[in-house]
Amino acid sequence: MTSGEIRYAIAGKRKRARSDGEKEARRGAILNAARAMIGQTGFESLTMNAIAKEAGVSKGTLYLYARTKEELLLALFADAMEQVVQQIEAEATPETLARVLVDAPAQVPVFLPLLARLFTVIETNIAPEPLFEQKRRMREMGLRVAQVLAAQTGASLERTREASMVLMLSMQGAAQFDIAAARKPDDVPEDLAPMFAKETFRTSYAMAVRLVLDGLS
Amino acid sequence: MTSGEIRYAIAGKRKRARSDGEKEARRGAILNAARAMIGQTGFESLTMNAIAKEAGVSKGTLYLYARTKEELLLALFADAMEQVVQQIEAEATPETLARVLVDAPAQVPVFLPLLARLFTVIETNIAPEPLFEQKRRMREMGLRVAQVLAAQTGASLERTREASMVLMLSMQGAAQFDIAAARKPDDVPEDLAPMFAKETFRTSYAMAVRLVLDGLS
DNA sequence: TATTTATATGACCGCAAGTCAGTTATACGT
DNA sequence: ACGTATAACTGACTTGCGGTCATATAAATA
Repeated sequence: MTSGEIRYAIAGKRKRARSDGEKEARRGAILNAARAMIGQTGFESLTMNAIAKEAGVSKGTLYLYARTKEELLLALFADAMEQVVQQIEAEATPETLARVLVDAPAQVPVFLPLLARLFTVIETNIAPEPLFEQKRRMREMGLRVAQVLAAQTGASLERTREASMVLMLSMQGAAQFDIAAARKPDDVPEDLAPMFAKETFRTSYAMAVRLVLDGLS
Repeated sequence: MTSGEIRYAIAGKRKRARSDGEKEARRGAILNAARAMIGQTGFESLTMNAIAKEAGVSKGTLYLYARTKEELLLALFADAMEQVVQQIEAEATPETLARVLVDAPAQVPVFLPLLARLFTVIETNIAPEPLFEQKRRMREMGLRVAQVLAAQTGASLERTREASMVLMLSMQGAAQFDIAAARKPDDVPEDLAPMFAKETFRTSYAMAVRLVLDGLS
């Protein structure tokens, strides 16, 4: 999080991204800067000025790579979601299914904070085309998870698609709970301690996963 | 939504609220103004200036009745949640339980939009004491719903408390989906129409309710 | 009626997202 | 190698928000 330091590296000492590859590299550097900052200081303190500083770039440059702050966040979320699904596809077995479904979203950086804000914050300020693109991506991810569920439980794809949707729903809810728990004030009264407990996402989402998987078998 | 018009009414032609009753009346008027605006133009366009105008009061006055914008929204949410739970308590029978659980949150004005933003937006800017108060209220509501579930299904309170929590989780998720669907752009491609369908909350939450109630019987 | 109290006001402040005229690194033609 | 064209990059600026506070004054009190 050192300021002033150039965080991105285009091959050589070049200062401007002209080729597509260079542009992609810079875009990646900006996303990395934003990701790191969410991880360290959280979503609320994330500003475009701060991202620019961290990425070693001016604010205006950010707007060459994303039309709005939210579009930048959406790109971050899309990457994270792809990772989550890939992890589920790669690691699921009939025995580990329940655990993998809970672990994957919990482990991929920034996935939960962004998921929690996807519909109410991020999609608020996205142009129609990227919004549609995002919706299609979400739908496809849902289908891929349904296919994993079908493969590992033996249930019909028709039933696992519904299950996949309930999982998405629960994951959304659990992500919300997790955010609430993470914003822990200094002096929490004893009786409220459980509501600010760590691992809120895991414990609450695991309940939903169990319920859904039971319904499939 | 006419501007300039005085929307609140303290007995007589009095211009300042001095007694506790008058203060409560003014507070109610402010909340009513905010509620009406969310209903008409949505959450995003809600500003303190606009609320003040609608309520026929100056911006500074709003801050005599709520420390922050979010505290005002939280008060609105608390009222709505109380209504939802009361409706469930009042109307639930073994036969209607599933329907009532879905209808109540869907019918109470501003409940879903505020629920969807409760943890990620509203609680962001609330002082510790009102935050704790809110957490206790939520916990109590959860318990009351669990008691209704126990009474109407015959399941043990221990099991219905867990069920109540999964319902809260799912309701959160379904509220998110609902927000997403409500922000419908002008030209939705045909293949995406289902993702912007009306009644998104009802259909998705009903699935979760069925699953949970099945688990209880 | 004079005095006190505290409600109500709105110009003002700080801050964040987003813009754009101007600068200059890089590619390309000669 | 050099000049010219292109477009990546910059940061001062605009806009609009939440929130503050010195001031005005309605209403209770003496």
